[in-house]
Amino acid sequence: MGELARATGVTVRALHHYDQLGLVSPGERTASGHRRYTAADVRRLYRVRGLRQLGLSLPEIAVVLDHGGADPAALRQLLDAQLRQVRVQIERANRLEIHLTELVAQLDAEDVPRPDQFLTTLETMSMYERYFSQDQRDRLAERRAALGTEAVDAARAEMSTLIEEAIRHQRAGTPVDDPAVRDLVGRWTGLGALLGTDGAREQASAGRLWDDHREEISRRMPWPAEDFLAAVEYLRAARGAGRAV
Amino acid sequence: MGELARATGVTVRALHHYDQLGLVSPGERTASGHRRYTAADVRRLYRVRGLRQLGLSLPEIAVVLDHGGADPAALRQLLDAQLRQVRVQIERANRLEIHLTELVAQLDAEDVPRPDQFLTTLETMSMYERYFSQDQRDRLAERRAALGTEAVDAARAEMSTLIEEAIRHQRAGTPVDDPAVRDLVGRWTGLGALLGTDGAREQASAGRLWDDHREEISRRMPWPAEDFLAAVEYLRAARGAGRAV
DNA sequence: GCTTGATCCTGACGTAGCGGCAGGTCATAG
DNA sequence: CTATGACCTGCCGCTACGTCAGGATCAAGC
Repeated sequence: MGELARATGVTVRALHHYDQLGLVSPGERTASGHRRYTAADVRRLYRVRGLRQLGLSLPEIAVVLDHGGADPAALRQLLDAQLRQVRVQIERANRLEIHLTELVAQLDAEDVPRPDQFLTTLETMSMYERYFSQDQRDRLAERRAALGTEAVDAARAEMSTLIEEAIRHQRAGTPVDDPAVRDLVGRWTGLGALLGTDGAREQASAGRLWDDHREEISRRMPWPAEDFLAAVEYLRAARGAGRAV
Repeated sequence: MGELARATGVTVRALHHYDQLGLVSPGERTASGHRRYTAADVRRLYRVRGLRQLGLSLPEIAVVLDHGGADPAALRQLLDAQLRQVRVQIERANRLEIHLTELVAQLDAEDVPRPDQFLTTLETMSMYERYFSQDQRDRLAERRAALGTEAVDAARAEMSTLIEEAIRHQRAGTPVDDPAVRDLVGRWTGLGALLGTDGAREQASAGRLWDDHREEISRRMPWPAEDFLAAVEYLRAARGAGRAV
């Protein structure tokens, strides 16, 4: 038994497991109950090993070995499904790799490592991922990549000044249909168009995100939370007023 | 609570689980025992979500959240380890994808689909993978790819005629130091050199494989098993004799 | 105040593929 | 006859929850 285990690279415990499932059972037993594997059993065991390396589950393997010989189409279908699954897995793993690489780079780029800020970034990203689909996130990332780091940083800076102006106007009580505010809204939507958040679906997602989490988001901004919140509401109202006209 | 669950995309059951592990526990409870999550708890929950998406385990996340804030180096190390693990996973998945693709192609290429032969191929491959390391297999696959399909098929054909000649000589009792047999051995080692199996480690691996499984291998060949076995032993003896001289 | 439907609670079992251990039996060499 | 492997049959453990079961609580309408 240990002999078979060594020859096949399967542990004795796994052999017991396969026996229990009826996947590979010894053809006979000695009087004392010890398992005796026949040559056919050994072949079957090798097949199990081969199919396991394809990532199939033990029940799937059982089906292939017991009925697969008669049904090539089913076998092909199973392999196809497995292949699709592996490709999905590869895609996910690649995305994760990119994500991790970026995070490590960000961590290294910080002059004074602030793990807390890192965690806050993660927090925000995980919120953001709840509201934008994989597709949308892919497109947005592509867009940013196409623009390049400089352009994205510039857009970010523009967004900052824009927010600050909005805060001032909101505090001053400038009416939302004032030309200056109209101009602000124009620059705001322009930034959205640049970054690719101007689609109907992206707007809807961002709207839901804001509706559900306006306080949390505002609290994480480099401005006083209530100022930021009020400014964004002000801009949205102004955009709404602009549309209504 | 269901509210929190909906807002964060975490199930109620997961919240219970996190509470049980002490990963995210509600700051307080109502008199009746219902969980009340504070704003700090919610932030912590978002961080857990973010770290989970990096593929970290719950115990790892607990460490990061409880002590990671004070130790940026440990955090970096953890992310590095995770990144390495993901890369290994990507490599494995890619190899599996190639393997599956080849198998599906092979299945499709058969004029008469013979699932049984397919399983036998798998069997053989799983045996072969036990004796050649990942490194060796990669190098051999690279070598075959560099040679191209035609050259590999030609080598295979040459190997077939070589085996048949060896069978004839062995049956005829030609001595192993006969010039004709010397020539056979020369062509044999030449094929090995072509396919990249001429390294010391590859020879050793192949030797162990043959020693452990000569009967099984022989039985799978398109010649009578005992003829094939005898022919290979004959060639090995001839090679040994040639070396001794 | 009472009912009702939604929400919440605490256990407890199930998952995939074995790993590992405990306590006992069998086989073989000395 | 015994010492030492190799083998046997249970049974618990692992991840990160899903999925009941059975009961308590809550908010709202009557």
